[in-house]
Amino acid sequence: MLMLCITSPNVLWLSPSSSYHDNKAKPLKPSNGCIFFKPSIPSPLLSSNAGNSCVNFRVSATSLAGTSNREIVDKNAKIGEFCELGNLKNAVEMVCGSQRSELELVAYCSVLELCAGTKSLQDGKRVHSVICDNGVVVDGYVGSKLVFMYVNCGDLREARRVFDKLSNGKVFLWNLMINEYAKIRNFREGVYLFGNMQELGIQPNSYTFSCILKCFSALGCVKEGEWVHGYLYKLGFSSDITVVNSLMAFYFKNRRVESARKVFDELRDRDVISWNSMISAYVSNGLPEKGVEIFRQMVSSGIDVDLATIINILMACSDSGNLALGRAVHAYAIKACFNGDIMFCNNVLDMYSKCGDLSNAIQVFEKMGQRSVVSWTSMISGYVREGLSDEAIRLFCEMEENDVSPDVYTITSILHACACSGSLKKGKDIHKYITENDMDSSVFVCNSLMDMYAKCGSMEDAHSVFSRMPMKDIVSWNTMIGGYSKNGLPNEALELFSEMQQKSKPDSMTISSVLPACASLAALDRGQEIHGYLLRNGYFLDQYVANALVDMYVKCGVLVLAQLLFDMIPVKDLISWTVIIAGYGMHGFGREAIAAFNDMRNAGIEPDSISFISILYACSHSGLVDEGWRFFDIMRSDHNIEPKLEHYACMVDLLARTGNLTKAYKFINMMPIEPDATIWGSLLCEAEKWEEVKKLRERIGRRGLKKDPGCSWIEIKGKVNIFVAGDTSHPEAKKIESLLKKLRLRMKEEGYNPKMQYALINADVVEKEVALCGHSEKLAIAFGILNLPPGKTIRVTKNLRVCGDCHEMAKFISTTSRREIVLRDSNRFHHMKDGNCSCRGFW
DNA sequence: GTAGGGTTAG
Repeated sequence: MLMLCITSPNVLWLSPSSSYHDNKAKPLKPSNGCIFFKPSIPSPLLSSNAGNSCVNFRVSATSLAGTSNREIVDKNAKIGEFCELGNLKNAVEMVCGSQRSELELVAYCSVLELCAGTKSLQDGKRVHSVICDNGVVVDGYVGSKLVFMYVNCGDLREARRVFDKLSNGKVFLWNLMINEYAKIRNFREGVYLFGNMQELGIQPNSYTFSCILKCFSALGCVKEGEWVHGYLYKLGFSSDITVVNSLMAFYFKNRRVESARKVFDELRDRDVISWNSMISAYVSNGLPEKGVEIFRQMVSSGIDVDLATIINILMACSDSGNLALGRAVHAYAIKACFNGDIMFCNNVLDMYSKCGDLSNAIQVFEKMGQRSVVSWTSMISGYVREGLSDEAIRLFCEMEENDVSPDVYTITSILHACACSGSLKKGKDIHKYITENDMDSSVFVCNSLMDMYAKCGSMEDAHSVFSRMPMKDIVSWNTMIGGYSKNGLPNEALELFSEMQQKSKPDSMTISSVLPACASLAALDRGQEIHGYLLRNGYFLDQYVANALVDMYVKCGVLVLAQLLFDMIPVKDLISWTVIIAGYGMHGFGREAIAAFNDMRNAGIEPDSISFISILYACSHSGLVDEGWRFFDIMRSDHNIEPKLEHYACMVDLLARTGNLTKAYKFINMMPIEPDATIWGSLLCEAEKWEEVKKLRERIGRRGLKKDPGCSWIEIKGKVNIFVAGDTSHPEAKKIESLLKKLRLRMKEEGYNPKMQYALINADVVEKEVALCGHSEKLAIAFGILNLPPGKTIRVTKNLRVCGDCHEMAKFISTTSRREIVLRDSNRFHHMKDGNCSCRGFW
């Protein structure tokens, strides 16, 4: 018979999800909210109290019948000795080979502790089963050790099973469990356990606060975290440094930098972790300069910096491009002997590469004793950032040769390199690698793959990745929509945008990706719909969206609205200005374009190569020869921008339009770069001096031009109707043809002769007239007349430049049908009204 | 016996 000294009241804690083995017990709930447990049958074993286990041992060791006390002491002492020496095997064997009556609780506990220390799950399980077989009650001391063993050996499920059966109020075990759930990122379970603790009235300690703040932080539960903040202050933990450090971490991880700062300022005795946390708070929230400020304060306060400080401050240098400080920190860290640490080296390497000092990055990389996948990835990203994609790809191959396996980050970096250099073949190799290594389940990887395919111009491949993705995020949709827009597939972009709206909420990035599709189709109705959507969602404040919106209205022919919206952009950047300058140019307002260009410079914005294309283009479309030359000259002299093919093309355009064909030809021949088809095209298509053109054609000889088939489209009630030159398959083809014939007849009656030179070469007069009638822009205009209500503006877009005959006919139609016609061709806008066109012949 | 800050990316 066991005699037990019961030193605590016959009351036990009931753990929350417990199905206690004595189901005869009834829980009682007192006013303080704690559940007490009172067993209906007093059992000595059941009521053994964890806190008094030493008493139990003494009693049991002296009261066992029929066994020599000395022998028992020896066995238990022997097990203790084995454990002290770390001889787990012998200790376990002895436990397993002993009689129930021979073992004291302390013996089980020592072995369990050793199992935990050596992470020997199998042995731990053996001891657990001996404990059960011997009928030892798993509670109190033994229970704690069992849970601890299972947690340490990584068997959380079994740990929880034991934990749930315990009747313990030990805060230590609760902390252990909550933290373990946090480690496996099951934060909800951690929060659940914390809730149970609260219900049971178990008072948290500093560890509990650290653990629960970690859970709330990861779950983004700001309010709950703030509640914990109040609670821990109430319990007097406001000067507990580990708790306050955890609180700071909670705040800055949830982007509450100012709250973190407040806590930091209130903390009197800060340790190195508090300082590091504050630096990290600023760096991770996009305020690296403030991080540097804290670092300076830290150094002047005489606090010893550690490796984490160095790493934090290196990140601050990377983010703020502070190379000077980065170098100084590097030098200091070498003296302080941190340079043997791989994480330090990776950070230094990353700092140099992000600060644009690639040669120092390479030096660090080459001198590193040990390189991890992070080192390689960092170096590869460094090359990509500097535009050295081939070097990046070379390094990637070298990495593989060194048997370092790329991870998800390496893959995204190298795909970015392929995207930047348009290396479709290498990109496909990487795709193969991804598939073979089961990395295609990562959304990041798939998004990078789609981006690579989109940038390499293969939207079919991008779509094939997209369609197979089990989970798509907003970036996946945006990448595809943007890819279609940029690859000249605006219809596909709009279609996918519609599909997306049913499945996911578009963000500002989506909007700035889809607006160019509307712009390129001149799909005003769709564009306006999207305008409404972005206003409702407050996306106009996004610079990209605002710029894209202005561009959309410019390209849909509504310059007035574009101008109005442009004025509403609070901070206009280079893109905003370039868009409006090009807009004025397209619509034939050369003087306004020049004024905008000057305004931009007065606003302190430095023009770039693209904004010069816009202004030269504007000059050429308004016939402003002198101004054009002036801009062409200052581009080089004042702004140090070397003219590219596009700038030359604008100048050739300008000269040709204003009749200076010979000058244009001479200009082309003096170009320091090889002229391409667009340059010759500018010369040939614009000048109506056909004899000269014929001569030029002969002189140019084989440097011929390719011509895309002409097509025009018109949007009616949100649907884009496309017409191809000479196409008679349209359902309304007959109606269109008869309308055009009638119009042609009236034009002839009024003394107008069709411009035969625009028709196909080598055709006779009648054929030429028929061919002219079939031009796509005429078909689209006629379709507009037939389908739009009277008086409504007809907006037609053409992929090539408008033909002269169509231009004349459109002007004629604007009078006879009393409608405004806005015709956008590949080059500019023609606003036709009452027989006149805004282009005034410059097109 | 448990806890607090740190690298690469679309």
